[in-house]
Amino acid sequence: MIRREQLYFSDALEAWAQVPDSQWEKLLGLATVNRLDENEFFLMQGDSPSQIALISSGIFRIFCTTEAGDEKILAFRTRGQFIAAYTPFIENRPAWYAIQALKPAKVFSLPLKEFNRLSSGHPCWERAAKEYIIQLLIEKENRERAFLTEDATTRYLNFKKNYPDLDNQIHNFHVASYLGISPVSLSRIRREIKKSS
Amino acid sequence: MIRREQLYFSDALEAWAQVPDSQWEKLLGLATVNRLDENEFFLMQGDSPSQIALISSGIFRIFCTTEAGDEKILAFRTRGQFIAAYTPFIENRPAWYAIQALKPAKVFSLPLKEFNRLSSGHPCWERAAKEYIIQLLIEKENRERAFLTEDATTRYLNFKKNYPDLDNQIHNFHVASYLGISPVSLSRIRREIKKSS
DNA sequence: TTGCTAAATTAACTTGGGTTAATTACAGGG
DNA sequence: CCCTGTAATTAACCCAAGTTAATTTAGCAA
Repeated sequence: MIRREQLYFSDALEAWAQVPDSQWEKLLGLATVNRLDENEFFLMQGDSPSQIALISSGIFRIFCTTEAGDEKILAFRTRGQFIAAYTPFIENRPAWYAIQALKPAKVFSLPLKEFNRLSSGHPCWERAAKEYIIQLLIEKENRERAFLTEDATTRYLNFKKNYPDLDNQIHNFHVASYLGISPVSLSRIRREIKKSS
Repeated sequence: MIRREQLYFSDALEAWAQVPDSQWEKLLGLATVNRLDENEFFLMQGDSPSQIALISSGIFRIFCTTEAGDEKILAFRTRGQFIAAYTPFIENRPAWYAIQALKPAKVFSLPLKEFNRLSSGHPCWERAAKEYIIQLLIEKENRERAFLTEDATTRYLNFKKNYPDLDNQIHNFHVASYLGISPVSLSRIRREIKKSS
């Protein structure tokens, strides 16, 4: 049985704190603990998404694959964040991206059907679920702005500033993929930065 | 006074159709009709967003400006769609993008404060408001995927396919900006397409 | 019809970032 | 401590797209 206290490890979950005990009980009864090995997939491209999970430990990447077979990372997810193919679930489509653990991970999983029903159940969940979607939207808007208005060097510097811990824990070629450039190009950028400092 | 029937001009508003008359009355009392000239701004970059509007006619562009002063179009909006700086409003920040009419327009405006209160008022609004946010998210996800996995030619062809009417009504340099390329480059792409067909 | 203005096209040149391939650095296993 | 495999770096080359600038096209007003 998952205890409520296990979930309180992130500021990002502030909104969930207002949920009364009775509602938590109901939710946690539906949740399960999952452990994933390094490189194990939480969701494969093409699968029908069924679960949403809260990350307790580990690092995940969300990525899609081009016609040519190259993998492009859309986002990283870590402790306190959720992983799910939310919009494919809403649109009732197979996921066009995959979610994979880059480090051994522990997550709390819940069926997306239940997550989606939250809003229509007790009103306390409404704010939390809406907050989750808005955060996704803000993340994507930021990324759009970055791609349109910043060069690769600026995007890399901002990535390091915004995710200083991630930068040390994952491969450079994953960072490059996230930034939309090749590993070779990232290496050149890193050299230039080192040179000018 | 705005009549409810005036608003039924888009499939996108399906979700709103389930709202009972009494709630509509309340909402429409807060809404106003606005007319904008060509090139008039609905919202300027740096302003605090206060209004959300449903477009009855006209075409809008949402765009931001780079350090170098270049304008980059994030989205177009037309009949049946909403215009607002929703996430800046939620985060209580000035808008980092502008919204401008490219054609003379008529819109129904509502204070964002009211729009945001909808969810916490009568539950019927919940679904509609959430639907709005999810649509924004899906749009941005699509755009991210397109930028990462498609070349400029593919993005242009998809744009023409998805927005055949828009392509004819707006300048090519606006399309280029939306696609993240220069007008010169778009012109080259158009020539290649013509040649090979 | 003639200008006038702005947009679109085209050509010439430049460049950021991709690709390939060789080299170096590094970490884990025997 | 050395292998071995993988990641990162570096160099050489290439190309898609940017930039600048000249030319053509299109729309509009007088």
